[in-house]
Amino acid sequence: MTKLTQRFFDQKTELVAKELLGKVLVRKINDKKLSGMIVETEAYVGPHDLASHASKGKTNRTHVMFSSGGFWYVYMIYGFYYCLNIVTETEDYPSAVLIRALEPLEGIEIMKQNRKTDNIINLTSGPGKLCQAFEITKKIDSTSAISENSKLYIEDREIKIPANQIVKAERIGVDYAGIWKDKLLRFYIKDNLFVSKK
DNA sequence: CAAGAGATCATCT
DNA sequence: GATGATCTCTTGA
Repeated sequence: MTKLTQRFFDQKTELVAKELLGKVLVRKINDKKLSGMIVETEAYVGPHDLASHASKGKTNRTHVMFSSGGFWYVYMIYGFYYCLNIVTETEDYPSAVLIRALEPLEGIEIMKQNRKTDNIINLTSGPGKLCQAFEITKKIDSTSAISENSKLYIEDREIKIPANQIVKAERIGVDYAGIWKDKLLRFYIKDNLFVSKK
């Protein structure tokens, strides 16, 4: 039950994306606690990755991707939803892992209220959904996942996902990215019910 | 079921 | 002024 540190996030983005499967995202809101096991991620691997927002260079929105590992990058998409990323690798090298889906563990009743549904499968099975369930907004953007008092962080609960249970696939919704749309930079746990797209 | 439209706004040209 | 690392609902077979 240890919190992941900067050393973990400073590793190569593709490796972090893979290793995050089975780790547990924890959210604290006052006395409430929410958590879920990460079951699906995507790697956005550098400035040359045309699917990455950082391929456009450093802007107000993306500057946090240029920091060292362990910061949150949260942005609004399509005017309705937020997406949650954790920044990886060294300073000045823009890269991050998009957290796409979780398997709910603790605080399920609160997630049901936040998502306005009783269907467990529909609580956190997508990047926009999990942000709504976990009350993640732009306020989280650029904050640290590894500081002492972080209200959003990732725990290692020693859940080991065997290599043959990890599926590699193309990333979702990046048709504009040329040859980069076909790279196998999405990772998910085989047969897990909470993965957003099979 | 699958496919398509619509919602709505921060960000960059 | 266009566009998107999404989701939900409606339509139609």
